[in-house]
Amino acid sequence: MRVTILAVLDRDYDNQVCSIARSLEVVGERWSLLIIRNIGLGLNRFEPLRENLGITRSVLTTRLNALIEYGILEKRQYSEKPPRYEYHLTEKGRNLGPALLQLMWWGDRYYPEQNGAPTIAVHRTCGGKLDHHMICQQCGESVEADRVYLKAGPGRKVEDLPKVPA
Amino acid sequence: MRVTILAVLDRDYDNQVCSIARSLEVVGERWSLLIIRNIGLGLNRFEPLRENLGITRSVLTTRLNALIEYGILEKRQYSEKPPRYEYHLTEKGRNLGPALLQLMWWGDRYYPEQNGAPTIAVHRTCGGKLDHHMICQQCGESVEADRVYLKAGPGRKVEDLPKVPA
DNA sequence: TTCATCGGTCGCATGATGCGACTTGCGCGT
DNA sequence: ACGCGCAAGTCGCATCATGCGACCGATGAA
Repeated sequence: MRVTILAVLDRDYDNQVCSIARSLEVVGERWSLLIIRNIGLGLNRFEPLRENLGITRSVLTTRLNALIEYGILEKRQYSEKPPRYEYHLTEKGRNLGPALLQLMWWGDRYYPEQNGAPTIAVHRTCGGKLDHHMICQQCGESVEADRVYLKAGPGRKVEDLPKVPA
Repeated sequence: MRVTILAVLDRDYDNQVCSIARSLEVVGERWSLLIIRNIGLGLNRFEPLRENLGITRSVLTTRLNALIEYGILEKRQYSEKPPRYEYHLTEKGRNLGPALLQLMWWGDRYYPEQNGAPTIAVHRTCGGKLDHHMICQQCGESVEADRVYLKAGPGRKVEDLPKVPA
């Protein structure tokens, strides 16, 4: 998996016979997973993303373009006259949800927040919360990756989330 | 969560109210997750790790020490006279298993290997394979994080794994 | 005695990131 | 018409992490 465009990465993950290596080649860059999570949470525009992450504009631009290149994000124009764009997760991007959730749960366990989990996982079809086994606490279903979405939990301030999840 | 020792990271993940950010602060460095995975697979010594990853010695040293500092790895001396060491996962490290698995499955899905999955997840107590919901295909149990271990699957060559998993 | 191995350290070059200024296109208030 | 401000970038420079490759110290084998 060598990506020629943008001349990014090219980590020697390449010679690794390992799906984790291949995944990290795509989303292992600093900021990538956080960008994906924030976009999943509804922070779909450039300036809010930049502000929330404290990332520089140039790096954010680079990361967004790379993620679009990889098919994880898509760019949508929401305004013609002043050309303005939004970024959204593709299905491939949404399917990173479970990986993000596991990382989150690990963080919650070893580096807990005082106010409770800042982000929670919700079953898209019935709205129930998911446990660590991806089982919906409401309908009991074992939830597929693309039926999960992330939502602000008790540990999060509302102003971080100007928009509802896509 | 600011780590003073080793003067590593200090990413501005700090001001993030987010468990994913806190997790990535600890394991988000380049190489970290791959090192953890390889050690979980039984590559416990310096030289095999270095060779398998194609990482430089200095960076490997830095990463290993950081991961020990974080309580994810522990260093064990297995030889006195020429002082030689092995690295092993702590419980905290083993609990990253589910996150690694989700990343792996995502990679398998979008960047598949021709020979099948190179690493598979096994239920430590009964030896059954796990599916994507962390449910053991053999005993049907919904498996806890620290009851999972990783194993070489069909897509992996044997010589990558000189030792059996801990 | 010399060689090889393991587990490192060190110095230099390169590439990614952070910092902050500048830009372009447009709407808005006066 | 003028200037202000915002969104979404671009650009240049400084710093820091990483890659590359040489070297080292302890030991055991030939």
